[in-house]
Amino acid sequence: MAKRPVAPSPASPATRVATLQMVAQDAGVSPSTVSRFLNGTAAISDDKRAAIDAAIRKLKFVPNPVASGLAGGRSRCIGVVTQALGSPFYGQGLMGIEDVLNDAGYAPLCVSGHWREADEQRCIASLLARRVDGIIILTACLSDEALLEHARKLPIVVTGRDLHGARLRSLTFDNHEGTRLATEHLLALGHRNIAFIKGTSSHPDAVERLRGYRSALKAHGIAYNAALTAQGHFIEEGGERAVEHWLDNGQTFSAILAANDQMACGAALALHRRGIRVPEDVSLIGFDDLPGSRYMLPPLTSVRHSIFEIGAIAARAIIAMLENGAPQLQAPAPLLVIRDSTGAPPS
Amino acid sequence: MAKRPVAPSPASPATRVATLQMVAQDAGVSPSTVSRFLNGTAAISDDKRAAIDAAIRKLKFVPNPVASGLAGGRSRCIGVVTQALGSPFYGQGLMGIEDVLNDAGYAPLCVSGHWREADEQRCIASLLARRVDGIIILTACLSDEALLEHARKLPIVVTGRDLHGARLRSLTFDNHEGTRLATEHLLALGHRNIAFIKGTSSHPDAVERLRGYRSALKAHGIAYNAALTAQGHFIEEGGERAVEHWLDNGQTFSAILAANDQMACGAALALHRRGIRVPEDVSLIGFDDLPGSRYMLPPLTSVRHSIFEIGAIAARAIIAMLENGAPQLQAPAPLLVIRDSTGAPPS
DNA sequence: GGCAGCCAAGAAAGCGCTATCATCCAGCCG
DNA sequence: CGGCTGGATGATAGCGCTTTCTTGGCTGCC
Repeated sequence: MAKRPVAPSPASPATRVATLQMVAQDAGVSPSTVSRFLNGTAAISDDKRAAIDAAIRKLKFVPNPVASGLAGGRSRCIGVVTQALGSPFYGQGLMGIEDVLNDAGYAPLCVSGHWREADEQRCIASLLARRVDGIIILTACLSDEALLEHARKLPIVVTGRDLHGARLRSLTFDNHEGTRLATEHLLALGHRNIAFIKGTSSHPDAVERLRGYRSALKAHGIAYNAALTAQGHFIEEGGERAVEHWLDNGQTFSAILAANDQMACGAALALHRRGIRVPEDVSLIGFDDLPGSRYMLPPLTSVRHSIFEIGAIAARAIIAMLENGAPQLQAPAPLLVIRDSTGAPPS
Repeated sequence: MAKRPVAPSPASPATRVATLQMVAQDAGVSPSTVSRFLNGTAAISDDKRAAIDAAIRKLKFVPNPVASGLAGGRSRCIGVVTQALGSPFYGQGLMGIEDVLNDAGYAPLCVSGHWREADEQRCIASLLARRVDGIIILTACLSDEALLEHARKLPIVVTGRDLHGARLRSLTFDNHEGTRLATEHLLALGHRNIAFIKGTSSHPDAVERLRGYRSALKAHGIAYNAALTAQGHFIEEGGERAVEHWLDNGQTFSAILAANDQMACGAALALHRRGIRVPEDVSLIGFDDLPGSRYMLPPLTSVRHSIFEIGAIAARAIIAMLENGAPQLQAPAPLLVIRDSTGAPPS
């Protein structure tokens, strides 16, 4: 029939994995029909349908996503750029993404940008080269412009930023409300000298979290004291240093709000080393509610906003964009989880 | 020259990304030569080399890994199966793998098996379908036979198991030595009643860690007391329950060795709740030395074996296997990191 | 000087699949 | 009753790259 050799290598029947061609031949139909069967692209008569089904089963055929990616342009693969595989925080987000994507028949391709803009660009370029169908970026370092530019090529969902475009959607939780809630909690307990450990200032989340803290103070007529804020860069060591710095400089405070749990953890260690008890002497609140935070000593009061859920929402949104649906991008509201690290200030 | 339309769509010069064909045309050479240039498959004269180089730069050409995967059978992509993206422990391993792979021009494709054999099979099947060049499995649930079977199709490196085959290499750190070291440390401090929190028994690591603990006890002529071991399933809650169980049953112990840091963390919380001080009343040791463990209160003594390093070694090994080198699979020796959670038993 | 032996380079055949176009056979209307 | 619409298939041209297989020009050696 065809001039092309249909049976690739009769010598090795078991070695080679089944191809669509082989299925077509076995079922006595054309490759086009098999392809249509697989993708539901067109109606197929019942007898052919049955024949193809039988052939697929018999040959244990599994479609090759690489080939269909090349031919059709769709790879059923979503690029996910995170900052570090293995970050306790973003890791949760990856799990949310993976769950949703798998259920929808997509595979995530994770790359990490290490919080460096150049790395992030490289990552995205490599995802583009691999012809992913869409990209989810968990908190990009990239500029809005760069993001918009990339979104001209394929759908993108980005978290931690408020930015929309033709094929760009974003999803950000209410950081401001989160720290506001946390600060209100401390205020309600009677604290007046509340220190704040900031995250990396270039990070939009960090800016919003600081703003939420200040809003709450202002609402209660308490002056913002810059000496009671310190930069912690979102890592444990930063929290540790912040506390040491305040203590060394004789600052007075009865509570500490950290812009993430990791910094709260570092702060807890520094306090412990100075013999300061939590929450008897100083109350401590984190942000993110990492899985490990309920196992801190004492269990940490924190602001939960479920990055897992955010990952899942982002994944659903990117799928919706690919399938011409309307993406839903409502982030869950922040929730204050009160544990044992906060209490009334010492009298 | 060629009958094939060389310039795909003159109407859209900016829309379409550069292809190897276009580079060839621009440089005035054949596609084969460009391909050889890219892969270093054959010698090329200096003038052509320069022309190709210029064309690539000019057109901003990036090779399409999907196409070369299809054509050449090599995807420059390594499948990585982990148990959960976002596990604080395996996450470190993923980072090690990613670093090495990226440097070697490979990309990791991560999937997670959720500690379920069926999921793991599915994951591997999907990696196979995507035509990865090799697979790294971070602690498989699969049987030796299943692993060996898959290794007939492509090179595999598996951690946490001792199993070798034609294209299968494994890498396991010395769990036995790790807990032996930890137990020796407690013994040296004068502890005689040392409780042990076990990991999931189906896990080879868990078995070895228990064995190391028992060896050390035996070496010092101390009888193994089954009542002083409890199952913790490698999670915080398990550690918590274990301690509560012992305390509720009036067991006497002056030290606890947990088969991983997460369980140690749970144990610390349970002890704290009962008002038992670490290390004054009870010493506590973990295993894995997670990044967060130095921020526990008190900072946790633990056995370090660097899963990051193991990931890196596994990645180097799989690359060596792909490039016909001899894989080096020496895991780093376990190292006891002594912090503040261990001390002499109360007198 | 002529021919084997080489080496750089080109031509062309796919890799496994999708998508466009052509085809064919029913059924239907005027 | 013939042309027409239309739904189910088949044929076929790629997707962008690798990889033989060839070819043509040189060098080297007897």
